Amino acid sequence: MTFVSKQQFHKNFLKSEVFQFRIGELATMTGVSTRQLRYWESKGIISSLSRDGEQDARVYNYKTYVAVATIKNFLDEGYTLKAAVKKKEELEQSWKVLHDVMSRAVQGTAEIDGIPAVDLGFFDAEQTQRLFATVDDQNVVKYRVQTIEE
DNA sequence: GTTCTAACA
DNA sequence: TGTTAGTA
Repeated sequence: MTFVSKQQFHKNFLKSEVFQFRIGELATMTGVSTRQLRYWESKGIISSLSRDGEQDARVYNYKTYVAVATIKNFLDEGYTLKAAVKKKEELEQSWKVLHDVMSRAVQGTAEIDGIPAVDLGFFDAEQTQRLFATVDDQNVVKYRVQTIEE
């Protein structure tokens, strides 16, 4: 079995067929008509996976599904399409820091004294001290430092 | 049955 | 934007 990082695994999983939809499916899932989806694509608001021929059916990925669902929610709140798209972009921006830190800081999971923990990696320049986080039965986050011997 | 583009009683 | 036509 070849080694695949967790990050790569999740990337591959989201790219897999499990999370790919055709236009009819996406329309049912989001409540946005197929006509709208094609129109939005022509306007560059969303994108579908590359098609060999122009007559081939569109295929959408998970990211596009989230984008469509988000825009749809803002439309339902009364925003115009243009405003809804802007809202979606602002929302993405506000999540960016959280996404960046979580995806880069979390190294994986580990087990400390039999308790599941999140490995937050080294936090000193010498790379001798590693930080772990756990959640106790009171739902309180506990941190623990583990010194790594050379 | 689904999706494609193009067009509009 | 909805809907319909004629295809693939």
